[in-house]
Amino acid sequence: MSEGIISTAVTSALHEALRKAQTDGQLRLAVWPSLVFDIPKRAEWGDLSTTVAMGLAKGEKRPPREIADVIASHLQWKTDLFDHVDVVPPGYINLTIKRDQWFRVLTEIEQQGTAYGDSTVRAGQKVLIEFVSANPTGPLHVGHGRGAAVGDALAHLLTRTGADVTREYYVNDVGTQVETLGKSVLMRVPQEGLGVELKDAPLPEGLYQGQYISEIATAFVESQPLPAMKNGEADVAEAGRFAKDLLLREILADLHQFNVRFDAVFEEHTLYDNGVVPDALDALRAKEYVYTSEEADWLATSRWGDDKDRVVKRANGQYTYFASDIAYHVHKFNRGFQQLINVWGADHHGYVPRMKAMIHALGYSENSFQVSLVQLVSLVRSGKPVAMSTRAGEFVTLREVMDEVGVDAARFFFLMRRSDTPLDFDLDLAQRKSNDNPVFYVQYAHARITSLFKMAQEQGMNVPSVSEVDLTLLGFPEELALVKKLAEYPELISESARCLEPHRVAYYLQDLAGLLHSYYYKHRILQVNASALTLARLVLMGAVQTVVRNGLTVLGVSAPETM
RNA sequence: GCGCCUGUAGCUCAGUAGGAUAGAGCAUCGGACUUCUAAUCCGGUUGUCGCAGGUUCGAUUCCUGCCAGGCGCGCCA
Repeated sequence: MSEGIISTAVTSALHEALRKAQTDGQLRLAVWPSLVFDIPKRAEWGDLSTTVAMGLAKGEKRPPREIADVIASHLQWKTDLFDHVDVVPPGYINLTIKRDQWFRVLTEIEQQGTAYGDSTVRAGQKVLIEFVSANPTGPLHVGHGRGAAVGDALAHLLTRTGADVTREYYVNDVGTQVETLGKSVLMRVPQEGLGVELKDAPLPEGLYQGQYISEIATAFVESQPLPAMKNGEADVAEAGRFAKDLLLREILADLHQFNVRFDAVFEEHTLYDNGVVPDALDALRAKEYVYTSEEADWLATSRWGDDKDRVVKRANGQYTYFASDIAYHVHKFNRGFQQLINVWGADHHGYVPRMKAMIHALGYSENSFQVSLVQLVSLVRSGKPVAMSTRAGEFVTLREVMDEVGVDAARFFFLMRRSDTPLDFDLDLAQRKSNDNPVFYVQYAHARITSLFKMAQEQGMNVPSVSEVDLTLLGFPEELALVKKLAEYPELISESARCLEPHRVAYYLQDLAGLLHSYYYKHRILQVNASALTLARLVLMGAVQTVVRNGLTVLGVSAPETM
């Protein structure tokens, strides 16, 4: 786990203290405890707090208070790092860090810049993040948008922890959906003799109803000579392929506008073109994980906790969707990826057990495969829910939301909540230019600092480097609070990445922006007669700006210079 | 019926590899603009952490049961 400069120093001090206590025979430490710190809830409990003593009490067979005293006695003399060390019942060790130690963070940020917050936990690891993967049978809706924002943010997060990340979009272009798409398009072809002349009449049950189908139909006939369309079967396939390609292009264009770029688009049909599906199943059959029963082939997923075994090849000889998934994931591993992350709509959670079982069957460890489930998005306008009905083909598309509220607001709102809980997306709030709009509030912090720098420049001051200023001048509690918040950032990133929870970054940024606005209002930064103080404050502002920008970048939200 | 997720302030939600007196925003009420962006800030008010047991020195966090809501349970994709 990556840690900030302060936590690293404190951890090693604690480690040292424990070792000393052990060599002195004060603690036996049969099992070495994990050295974790919390940021205490109350200021009087210090900057960092640890409960190691309480955890050790059982093994040492001594009261936690005594153990804490022992540890504290070995920490006490590190006066360069600690201002003071307190032991509080029942056995907390509360550490107060020397003020000047905190300010080292500013040097750190200045040196690392856009890399501040990066770590090496996943260095050398090849990670594949598969997300969106919407079937190309219509435009993306807001739910897909949330998946796109989450997947992309996860990709950023893992990149920050050193991973070599590939973003991939999987296209289900085998099976009935593309066929249905083809049929739907043909029904809307505006030519007599081929389509129904009832242009706007509802299509038969099960076909795609949206207006976009008619548009595709028009494009389809224009794309090829009429006489070529003769026999039904071939036309359906042709129309389906045409529509799929067109819709996929539009989907990727929407995502492009949404600032999501995929490194690869993987089409299901290539698995069949290259025989990957039968190969994968044969390999599993060789391990006796695939068997035949009632004329169908099954994967024995129940061996690894699934409710029942799953059909991979139906009695009629057709492969199931699950068979494609098996082959696809074999293919992912064969391409050298060590960690596979799939971002799915939460309605697919029922597939997770069979997928995990499949990973086992393939011989990979369970934690090499993770699924991030993304819950539904409900749009709210003027306090009332916006009606959405997929059945009638009326749903709010990602494009509509993007056009209405902008890419930044959309992305931030999608990432504002834990992704596995439903999201109420307030369209009014997202457009508001005031402090109750979180994305605005955070971006404004960034723009405000830029504006400040501009003003400083007009007064003949450039933002100095840390080495040129006297940081001891930053004596206000608000200044220390900002620095402490900045120090949290590296751990925030590594923890968000470990838990696959980008929303933590959104919360952090709101906190940081709050501290900034509050400070800005309370203390004038550009002092007239105290240029040394002003310079020190400019350094602090520069650091805040760097971290705000880094955090927004993780979320895929821009950091504007002016607003 | 079985499985997964959720239940925290009036509303929207954080917080859980067990830790101290449970937090934020919104709403509401009351304040602050000769000012580097008031596009902002400051202050007041708000809780049986769904309910009931259990494990523990300590539970919002872990376990069990119940209640409520959402989703999922095909040789569909």
